[in-house]
Order: sequence, then C-alpha cells, then structure tokens
Amino acid sequence: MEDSGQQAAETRKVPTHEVTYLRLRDMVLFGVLAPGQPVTIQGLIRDLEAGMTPVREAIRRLTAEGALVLHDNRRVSVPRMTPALLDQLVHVREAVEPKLAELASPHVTPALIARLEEIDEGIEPAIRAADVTTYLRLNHAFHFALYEAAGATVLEDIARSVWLRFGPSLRVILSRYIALGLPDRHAEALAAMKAGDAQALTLAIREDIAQGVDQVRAALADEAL
Amino acid sequence: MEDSGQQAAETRKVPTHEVTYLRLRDMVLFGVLAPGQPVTIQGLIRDLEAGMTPVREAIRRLTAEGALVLHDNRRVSVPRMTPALLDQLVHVREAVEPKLAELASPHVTPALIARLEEIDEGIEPAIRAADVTTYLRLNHAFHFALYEAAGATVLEDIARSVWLRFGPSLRVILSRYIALGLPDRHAEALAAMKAGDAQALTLAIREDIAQGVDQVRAALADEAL
DNA sequence: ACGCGCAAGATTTGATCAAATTATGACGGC
DNA sequence: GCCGTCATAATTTGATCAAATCTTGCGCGT
Repeated sequence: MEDSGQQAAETRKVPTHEVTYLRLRDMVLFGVLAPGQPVTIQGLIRDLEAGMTPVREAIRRLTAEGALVLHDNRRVSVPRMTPALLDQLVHVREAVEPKLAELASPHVTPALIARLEEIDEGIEPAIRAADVTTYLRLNHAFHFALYEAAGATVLEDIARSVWLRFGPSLRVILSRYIALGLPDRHAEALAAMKAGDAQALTLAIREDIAQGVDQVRAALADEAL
Repeated sequence: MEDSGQQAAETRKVPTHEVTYLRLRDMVLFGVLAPGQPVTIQGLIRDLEAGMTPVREAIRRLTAEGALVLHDNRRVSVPRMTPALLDQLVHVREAVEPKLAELASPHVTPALIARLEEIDEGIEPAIRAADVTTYLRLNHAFHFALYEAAGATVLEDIARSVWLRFGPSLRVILSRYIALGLPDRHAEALAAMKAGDAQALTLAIREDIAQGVDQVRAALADEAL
C-alpha cells in the first residue's frame, strides 16, 4: 500500500533543531526581531524553550543564510539594511524570482491557482486592518507557493535567503506606511496563470518586486534601518 | 611592542567551529568528498579530530549553503550534480559573477593585480602536472580575490554557495580531462583590469564561466555525477 | 571635596565536551 | 518473508570552561 508510511510520517519525530530553526527563521522573516537587535543563545533557550544545541544550530544555519550576522565579539544580531545591501538584493531578486515564476509556469495547476487565490483573498483585509504580521505571512506564502512549483531548489534557496534579509526592514517600514493603497500585483499574476501566459506571469512578478523595493528604498532615504 | 598579545590571539582567537567549518568546506570545495558520498558526524569527529558540537555546526552551515544535503534518514551526504541543477547554477553564476566583476572593477588596485598574477602563474604548471587540487585551489583563489574587492557580501555569499555546489563534480571531471588545453581567460581578465576596462573584465568573467560550465555539461551527458 | 579614569571582580554569554536518550538500519532466527 | 534484537549514528541535555561585558570602587589630580 502506498500510504502505509503516511501515518509513520505523521508520527515521525521532527528533530527539535529543525523546529527551532523554523521558529527562529519566522521571527526574522516576519519582523519579530528588529534590525540591529541582538540575538543571544541564552535568550533563545528561554524564549523558545529549547536546548542549547538546537538553538546553536538554528543560529548557525540562519547566519549562513544571511538572516543573522556574527560579530567579532562572537555576538549575533539582526543585520541592518543599507543602500549598498539593498542594491545587491534588488539585483538578485530581479535575476532569480522572475526566473522562478517562469519555471513554475508550466507546472501551475488549477489546484495551485485555487490555493493562491485563497491566500490572496486574505491580503486585502489584512492591509485594511493594518495587520502587518498577517500581511507579511500571506505575501510570503503567495510568492513561495508559486516558487515551489518551479521545483528549482537552488533558486528557491537564494530567494528564501533574500527574503530573510528583507524581513526585518520590511516589517519596520510597513508598520509605518501600511495605510498606503498598494495596487495588488497578485491579481495580475493570477490572471496570467489562468491564461497559461508564462511571459505575463514573469512580468507580474517583476513588477511586484519593483514595487516592494521602491518602498524600502524610499523609507531608507528617510531613516536608518 | 604593541602586538605583544597577538600570538596568543592567533591561536585562541578563532573558534574551533569556525576552523572545522573551513576545513570541511574546503573538503567539499576541492573535491576531497565525492558526489554522493555520505558524511557522518562520527566520521568527521575522527577525521578532523574535533568535538561533536563544532562538527554539527559545520554541517548545519554547509547544509544551509547547499554544499551538503540532509536526507529524511537524518543522514548527510554530498549532493550529486543533475542537468536541472546545472541549469540553475549557470543562471545564477551568469547573474552574479559578472556583476561582482563589474562592482570590483573600480576597486582594483595594482596590489590586487599583482596578487592575481601571482595566483595565475601557478595555474598553468598545475595543469601540466595534472595537479587537480592545486588547480582548483588557485582557480578559486583567483576568482574570489577579485570578487572580494567588490565589497558586495550578498553577491559574494551567493557566489560561494554556487561554487560549493560545483566543487565535487568539477573535481571528478577535471580528474578525467585535465589534459585538455584550456585557453586561459584569466589573462584576458588581467588585461582588462590593467586597462581599467570594467566592461571587458565583466566579459572575461562571463566567458570563463561559460567555458567551465560547458565542461561540466559535456561530462554530465556521459555519466552520472 | 569632587570628578575622572582605570583596574579588579562579578555577571552574562559563548564554546566545548561528555554522557544519556532515541532513532535507524542490518542481521539473524523463526 | 516477517519480526525481534543489536549495533551504529544522530539527537539532546547538562556541566564546565573561557571570553567578553558590566560594575564597582579605589586612587589620583585638580
């Protein structure tokens, strides 16, 4: 039977270090940790109620992904955004994410479209309610549900890394300017998927990136992040 | 006088987990570990004569960088190259490394050129001697000495990750075909640097990438890596 | 007497190791 | 072929040590 192993997978023990990694990763990704904020092993042991080894490993992984930085002091903190960093991130996003959209396009199924629409439906209410966390989670979910369909692990890894580096700053910015009416590029992306138009999908993602980046750039001109 | 404490700092300052990481990283990068080869914590504790914690952390970091893969079994191994993977790596290399060369160009100093020439001088003898390890080390050193001059940490991180994913396969391929006379693109790159021509430098790097990739692609058509 | 700076101790945090626990895969008996 | 047992390896905890930061207070000069 092909699903004999399924309940085993359900019961399978996910290692603590994996869970700890995911929890810490989401804290960075969705702005629970502010730019520049120090991250201590001892603090995470308390906050996440985990052992020392899982916490250390989670920090190492996230450091390798650029989500955290090690100082000479051996201390760890959330990196701040700078104009030079932003330029690099823009370049990478423009190179990788439209490509992911393009690669995903042939694998878009009606089921995926349905799932993306479901995610997208939650976004506008979140904006109106000024619920930044929900907005960030759904926006992230929308993009990566699509990107995962590409089945391109390398590009996906890079995209995840870049989003991790954006997370903290984005949170700060949106907390200030969430009231702004952002025209939703997701609708364009969904329309392109329904039409099976890979080129239009790629373009929609490209515009979505440009829009997000412009916000960060504008905010960065005003204040340090 | 002022650096009386430096020798103590030399030995003590760098944490074991950092050293362990660098050693394991080089083993992947320069093909000491073959594609598909299993990597065990216990084995590394013996081979690298390190404790468990440093080894675990090194593995986690390298896994995050794509240099190693975790299986459902909790086992770790060196990933194999596939055509789909290669396509992604090519796309990223072409997007990132010429950009690094372009950004580095304004910061190229005579001292850097001298260092690059010194590195490059060792390459041809290594090829003639069929010394694959030295060739790989010098080729890597040449590229990253240049890329570091760009001062673009994000792009550099990505480039390092991509090279890590190439390492094991490249070693296998070069062990077979090192006799081939490769026209050296490094000379072109050096000439462009001396002329201060950023565009020519970018082009030289682009061609160097294309050349390396073609080799891998050809080998991949013949056998599994 | 007041304030400044430096140095010794206390405290916090990170690094490393060793031992106990748990999971996985293999071997052998049934 | 299936199930239990055993060996190997990964996971996790706790203890211990080292490094860095913070605090305290003392001495010195003004």
